[in-house]
Parts: sequence; C-alpha cells; structure tokens
Amino acid sequence: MTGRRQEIREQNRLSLIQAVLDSVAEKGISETSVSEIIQRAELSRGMIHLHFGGKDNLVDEAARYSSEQYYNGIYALLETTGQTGQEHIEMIVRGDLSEAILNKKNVSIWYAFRGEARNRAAIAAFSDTRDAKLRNLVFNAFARIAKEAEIENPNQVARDATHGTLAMLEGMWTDYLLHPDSFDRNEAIRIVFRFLSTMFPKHFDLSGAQLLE
Amino acid sequence: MTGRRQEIREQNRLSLIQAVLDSVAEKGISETSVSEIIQRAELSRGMIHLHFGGKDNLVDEAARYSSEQYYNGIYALLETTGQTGQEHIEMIVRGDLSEAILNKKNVSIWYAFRGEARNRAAIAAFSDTRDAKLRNLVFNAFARIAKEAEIENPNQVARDATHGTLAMLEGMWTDYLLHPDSFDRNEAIRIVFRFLSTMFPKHFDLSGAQLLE
DNA sequence: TCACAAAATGGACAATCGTCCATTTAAATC
DNA sequence: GATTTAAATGGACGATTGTCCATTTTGTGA
Repeated sequence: MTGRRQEIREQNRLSLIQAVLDSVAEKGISETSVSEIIQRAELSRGMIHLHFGGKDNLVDEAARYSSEQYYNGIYALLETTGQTGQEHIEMIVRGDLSEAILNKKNVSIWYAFRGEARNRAAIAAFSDTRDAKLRNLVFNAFARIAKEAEIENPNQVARDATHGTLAMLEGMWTDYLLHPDSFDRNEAIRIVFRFLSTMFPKHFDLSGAQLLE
Repeated sequence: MTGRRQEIREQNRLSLIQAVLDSVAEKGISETSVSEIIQRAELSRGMIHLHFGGKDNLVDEAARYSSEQYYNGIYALLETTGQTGQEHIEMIVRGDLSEAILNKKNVSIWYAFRGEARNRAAIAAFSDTRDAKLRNLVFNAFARIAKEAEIENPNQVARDATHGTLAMLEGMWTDYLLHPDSFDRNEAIRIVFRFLSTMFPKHFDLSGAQLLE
C-alpha cells in the first residue's frame, strides 16, 4: 500500500507542476518565478529544490507533462473509433481541433514553451517527441489510405498528406492563439477536410467535418 | 540636412533594436536583459531609458520593427512580378518559404515574440497587424482567382483558400523552427502547391513550386 | 574659439531573482 | 505513547534585475 506520506508527497509534486502550467498560461514564462509558483501551489519555497533540484528542472518537467497530456488525449480518442486509416485521420483532426484539446490554456502553454524551445534543450526534446509520435500516427493512417487508393507513388503521397495535414493543423492552432474569441472551429475543420477530400476524394468528404461533441 | 548629431542618435536607437533582436534570436526573451542588450549594442546602460523610456518599450519596438521587416519583404517581392491573382499567390508562397525570409534568426525571433504575445498587448498588436496585412493580400488574390474560376460561392472559396494557405505556411514555419537542418524547402513548397492546384486546377500546377533564387 | 545644449555615460539603488539549509512538523514504526 | 526519520518550512544569502540621475562628453551655433 502507498502510505499516506508518499501520497502527500506525490500530490505536492504534481501541485508544483500544475502551478507552473497555470502560471505559464496566465502570465507567460518570463513571469513564472519561484515566488509565483509556490504561491499558486500553496507550498513553501524550499519544495522546488526538494522535489526537482531547481526551478529549471521543474519547468522542464512541466513541459514534459504537458506534451504527454496532449498525446494521451489524442491516443485515447483513437481507441474509441474504428481502425481504418480514414477513421484515424478524422478522429485526429477532430480531436486536435476540439475544445478539450484546443483551448486557451493549452494554446498559451504550448506556444510559450515553443518560444523557449530553441534555447532549452529539454523542452525542445519533449516538443519533438510529441510531434514525432503524432506524425507517426498520421503517416501510418495515410499510408494505408494511399495504398488502398491505388495511386502511383503512394509513399510520397502519404508523406505529403501527412506533412500538409499537420502543417494545416498547426496553422489552425496559431489562428486560435491569435484570435481565440473569433476563431471558428467549424470553419477550421471544414478547411482541413476540404484539403483531405481533394487529396483522397474516395476516402474523405465534407460530411466528416463535424465537431467532436 | 540631418546633422551628424541626430544621425548618430538614430543609429544608436537602431543599434538597441538590433541588439534586442540578436539577443532574442540567440538566447530567447527571458535571457534578454538590459545588461545583455547594452553589451551587444556597445552602448551605455542609460541609453535604453533615454531612447525608449524603459526596457519593455524597447522590446515592443523591436517586435514592431521585426513585423514590419517581414511585411516589407513580401510587399517588395510583389512589385517584382505581374498583377494577376495567381502571380501574387505564387510570389507570396515562394517568398514566405525563401531563405531570405524563412531563416533561423527570423524564425527564432518570431516564435519567441509569439510566445509572449498573449501576455503583452503591444506585441500581440504588431503580430496581428502583420497577419491582417498579409491575409488581406492573399484574400484579394484568391478573390480574383475565384471570380475567374466561375465557381459557385466564390467568396467562401476565396476565404477558405486564404485560411488554408496561410495555415499551411504557418505550419511550415513551425516545421522549420523545430528542425531547421532537416527542413526540406522544396518539399514544403511542393505541398503548398499541391493544395493550391487541387483547389484551383486551372490556375496552379506544380510547375510553380520552385524556390526563389 | 568659446559657450551652450543635446546626447551619452556608468554607477547607485531598491526590488526581485533562484538557491540552499537549519529548523520544525508530522507520518510511520516500535 | 515514545522514538525515529522523511517531508516540509521559511528565511538568509549573493547575484542579478531594471530604473534613474548626477556627471561627463561632444556636436552645434554664436
């Protein structure tokens, strides 16, 4: 059994991570100080050093946690649907643009970390890992679709489709970042599906362009 | 005549802005301190307060300058080509993905500022202005194309094409940010043109997918 | 060449940063 | 209930932050 002692310890550890993410979302990385963090977590100053050895390690850990949460969210969605390539793609697109994943807090956090990624190796690594995992899921799905479509050069087409789809989703996130209140989720999904249906007319049409409930 | 005095003054002002941009590109916003800036500009500590009233104003001004540089670069390219819709779109896409505009320094700066945009009104405003100006150029070009194409609902199609194209370009920038050394400029352009040619087959084909020399 | 003023300097300053550890608290064990 | 010890506390610490101004420098016009 996990003793009450260890339980509290882990809960405090998590509180610190959540406090970092809240602060980054609300005030940005440059205003996320040790004082800010421990005030939000309602813990004492020494806890950061105790649990993580220093502030930088804590921030890195928060970035890792956040990346993992995103991927887990997408992956969980895939287990609620069928296993065909188009079902996977549809679910990834709709999930990536859903309120549960694409929301003000997540977007703030994600872009704040991205802005620092180039100068912080650990953050870049988590960002890359998330990206590579997602890319892999999407490519595998498109590879199956391209094979079925009996086109020439299916591998290259799958590659381009993966690249194009992810680039477009990325762009939609940026739109949301810049104009969260005027962002039109339906329009965003429709445009991605317009792209999908022109590339694979037999596999996609605009009827798939629905918001995730 | 502009006296030598005023000339030096303006040069120093510009040195400070350039120093901020260099520092942001190399070290990130959070490591861009007053000490760092004046060391790069080889000027004295008081100059920031003298010219800009404070560090925050200087950083805002650097963000404004950077946004303006981007837009001016694109706009200058448009004056070297024809005035048809497809010529404009081709030039914008090729310019946006050219080495002169999409390079390590610019990308670092752009994403660093973006990461702070949500928490700094001034930076968000410049980011928005650049975005709106570009969006306007692209929409006008697509509107002309959609009109010629004699399709139904040309306005909506032009809107979607604008949204999709800009989202894709945005995504390509992110790719470059994350993997500047393995980024394939040719592939990026090809994918955008694949999108364009499926939307407007009479106006675009893959022959336009060439790097800007 | 001299007097004036605009521009630039660089250090003083309080505030805040992150780190670290002597001390206190409280869960676990006897 | 007493003892042990892991966990948590919170303040001291030096380093660094951005601001500001008394002083010095230097171009300009008399």
